[in-house]
Amino acid sequence: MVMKQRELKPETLAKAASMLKAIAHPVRISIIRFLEHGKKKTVTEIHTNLGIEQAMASHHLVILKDRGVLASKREGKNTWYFLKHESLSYLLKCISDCCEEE
Amino acid sequence: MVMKQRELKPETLAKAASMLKAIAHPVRISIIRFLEHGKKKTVTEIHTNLGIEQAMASHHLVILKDRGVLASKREGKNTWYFLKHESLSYLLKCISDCCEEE
DNA sequence: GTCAAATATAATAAAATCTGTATATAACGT
DNA sequence: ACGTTATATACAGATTTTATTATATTTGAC
Repeated sequence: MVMKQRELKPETLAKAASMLKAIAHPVRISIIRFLEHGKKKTVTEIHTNLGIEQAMASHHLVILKDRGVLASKREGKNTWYFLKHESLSYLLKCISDCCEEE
Repeated sequence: MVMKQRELKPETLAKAASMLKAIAHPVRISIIRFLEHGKKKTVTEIHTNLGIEQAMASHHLVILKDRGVLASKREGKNTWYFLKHESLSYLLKCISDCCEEE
């Protein structure tokens, strides 16, 4: 018995594309890697560590949050950002493996 | 002993981003899913099955091939396209899981 | 060579993204 | 209220994507 692949609904497809598009940027990949393994970081920690402007960091973080990649929690003056799905680590590993093998 | 995360070289980062960007499109995700499990399909099969114009299909296929997602092989009048890395199936599964759980 | 089928390319305009700079808002301590 | 720190937003020009349509190329059959 052959299993027919389950079709993705157009909305799921669009959501997946939009999420992938959010991830598909060098700086944002770096941000995600910086947050792997459940780490929570502030905007300042992120922009300092990755060597990008504060406004840039904030901007990219908003994109990642809007598309459902990150979540955040405000605490006083700080906003802590973290991965919403730890499985994204796996996704990045998969892509970098694909890249390296050529 | 804590393992420090290996940094990605800027070029690898750029390559990964560009590959992800290629994947991050509803039609192109559909194409990749259509080619999962080692299937090889012609442009006609792809554009017919997915219900898109021939030129569109060809266009998207070129993008996916240029960025290293697909490979192709010409045989007579037909060009057969197929996944270059079967592990991309896993990547798509990961993303759609992330999408559905909200 | 001519025709038809299969695929690829070109040209265009509209839409979305990116980067950098400037500015605004929020929260805290005094 | 004022100053400072942390974060978020707005704006604008440059670049990149996207969808559409039309056209070109390649290959095989005759």
